[in-house]
Amino acid sequence: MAVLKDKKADIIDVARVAKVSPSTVSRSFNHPDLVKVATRKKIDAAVRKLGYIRNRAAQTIHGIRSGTVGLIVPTINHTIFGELIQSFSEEIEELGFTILLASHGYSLKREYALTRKMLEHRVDGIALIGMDHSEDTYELLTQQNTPAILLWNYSQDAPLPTLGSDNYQAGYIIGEHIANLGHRDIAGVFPPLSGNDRASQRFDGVSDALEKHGCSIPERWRLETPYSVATAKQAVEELVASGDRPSAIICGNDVLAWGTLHALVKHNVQVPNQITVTGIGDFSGSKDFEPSLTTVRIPARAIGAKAAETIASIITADNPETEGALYPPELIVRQTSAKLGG
Amino acid sequence: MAVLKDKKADIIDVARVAKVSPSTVSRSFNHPDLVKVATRKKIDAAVRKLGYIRNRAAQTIHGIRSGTVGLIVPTINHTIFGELIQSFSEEIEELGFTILLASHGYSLKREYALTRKMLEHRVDGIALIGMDHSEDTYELLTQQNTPAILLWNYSQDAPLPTLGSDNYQAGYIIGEHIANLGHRDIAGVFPPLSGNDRASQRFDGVSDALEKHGCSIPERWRLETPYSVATAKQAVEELVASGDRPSAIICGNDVLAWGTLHALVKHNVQVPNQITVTGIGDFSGSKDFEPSLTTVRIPARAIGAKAAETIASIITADNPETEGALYPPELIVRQTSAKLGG
DNA sequence: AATAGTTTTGCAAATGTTTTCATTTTGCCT
DNA sequence: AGGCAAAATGAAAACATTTGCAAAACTATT
Repeated sequence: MAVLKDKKADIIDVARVAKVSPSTVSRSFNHPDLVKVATRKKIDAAVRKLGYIRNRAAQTIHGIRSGTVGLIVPTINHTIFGELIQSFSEEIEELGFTILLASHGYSLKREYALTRKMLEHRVDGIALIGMDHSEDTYELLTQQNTPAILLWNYSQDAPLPTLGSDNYQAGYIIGEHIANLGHRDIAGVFPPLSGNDRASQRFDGVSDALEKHGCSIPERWRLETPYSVATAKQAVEELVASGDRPSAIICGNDVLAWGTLHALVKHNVQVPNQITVTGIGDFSGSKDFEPSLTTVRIPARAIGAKAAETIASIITADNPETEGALYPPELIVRQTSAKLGG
Repeated sequence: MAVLKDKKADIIDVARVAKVSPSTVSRSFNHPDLVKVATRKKIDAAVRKLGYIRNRAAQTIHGIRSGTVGLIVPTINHTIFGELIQSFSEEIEELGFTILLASHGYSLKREYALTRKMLEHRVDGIALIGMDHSEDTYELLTQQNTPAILLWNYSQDAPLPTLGSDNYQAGYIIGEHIANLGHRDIAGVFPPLSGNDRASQRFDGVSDALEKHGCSIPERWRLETPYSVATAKQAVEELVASGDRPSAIICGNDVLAWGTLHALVKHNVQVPNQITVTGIGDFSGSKDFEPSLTTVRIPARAIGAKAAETIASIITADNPETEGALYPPELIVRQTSAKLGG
């Protein structure tokens, strides 16, 4: 019915129909208390009649906030960031913003390009994952002085506020746990370490903890696999088939641990009796795996929610919450780990 | 260094520094072939010097496309839509757009509000999940005649182009498979059906297929659980503990199937010897589950990529690809299903 | 009924671009 | 060197809003 003219209604059309000036219409939206209620009624009627929808682009060029926050992640898929994105999204939505989302597939160069693109869209703030970013990206952010935060990884001396866990410590904790259980023949299943500070810090943590106990992950037992159940499973199957078996397998995250567990089930290796397995992350599902997975909890939901709060605060508050936040990793001992020979 | 003035550089500043008119600067961006290469060099230098970043908001009010596409999903989390979002994002990015993402948590009312919000941002197009949307939402979309598509579910006679699978058929296929294997005592584990057309269509498909073979899922074996491994596991544990056991459990999606499998492992129920289990979706990980999961493949990645292509085409092409696309579900028989008594 | 104060409204300028049209500059040919 | 077409540039209007300021319309007070 209202498809007569292709052009969308603007504030001037509304003004005409409501028989007031455009300024009044604008005010009725932005400072409703400044306009008489009768007038407001007329305006609302006109808005409904015309199907008028406010144009944030036009507002934005007045220096008014765009109401968008950029979220740039390495990958959306695969539970790692799923929970984080979800909770960040829910909370930021609550606070009146909308997410502009993009993924760069672990390419810092693409991350830079995406950041630029977001700035073109005049996002009010930007959240990035991890602390490893190209110099250009940092420069861009500071030069445009766009509110920005770094997620997933906490560090006191990062150039931007960081909200997240301590991945080194997460690794350390699990390494210690394994060593304390008496294991000395230890394999590692990790994603590619380069360009992924989370993973490499975890690995370093594990290594250091093991070293303290006088052992390490030998080269032949360092399995590097992409982030997927399938690849981890295959890698571990090969390991098991080789006959040269460790007594424990430390995985860089829970998904890799799931793959590892499936491989062991398939080859009738008892967990934890014959081999102990651990993950990192405590993804949804790990608790209910059978046997349930020993892992280190990284509270993704809490981080996401707090992150949203923080960036919103930096954007809107006079006295912004510019401090990061540390969510300490927590060892969750479940069924997949046991004393050596236990 | 360049943090002297807080105000961001605009095209006029660039023009001043480059000693040309603003029009030329604009042209240099949008129609570079129309400006002399020497001039362009000057402009580029000025841009770099000032750290100028184009302002899409200002472009957008000229009727120029915003370069954003709205994607509104029920939930981001939990693999279901993860793969879809990922592939949609990758492809739409490739095509020069950025995603505005929001999730409504299965509330059609929130979906409407989010749609409105996206329109305020003047997205060039919108993608929604499923075909069940509030009348208001449909009206809004047509009235603003915003390019829009419906994902995940295919139907010829939907009010908008649909890209997706046939969820009814997916259910039917799996129902038939189970019936053909001779099972008659069948339980179902499904997410809440209301407000979720994908799930209810699957359930209907299953029911119809079973009915054709003269059986059905009795009321007491209809387990309704939220979308999570934990809840599915618990529901199935209770079922198993009751002693009144079916010979097959049909799950509404793979995640619920994973939960089901864990429950059965825990209680030493042999799969598929004692109980057959099936999922729907073929999520990443199902193939490598041990035992590997019989399921129905819904090609999420393909749907996401094609969806991006389609919406981009509707937005930009003179002769847009306004047809939907059906990705037929495909039965994937793996290890968790077997002949009754086999 | 006049005044002062307050509330409500409108005018016009401003925001950062793009684009049409007109003008200037350049290059080429004789 | 002069003329002409083509190429490059600039001026100004347009886009959809917001907002400071001033005018107009009420209210309350005497």
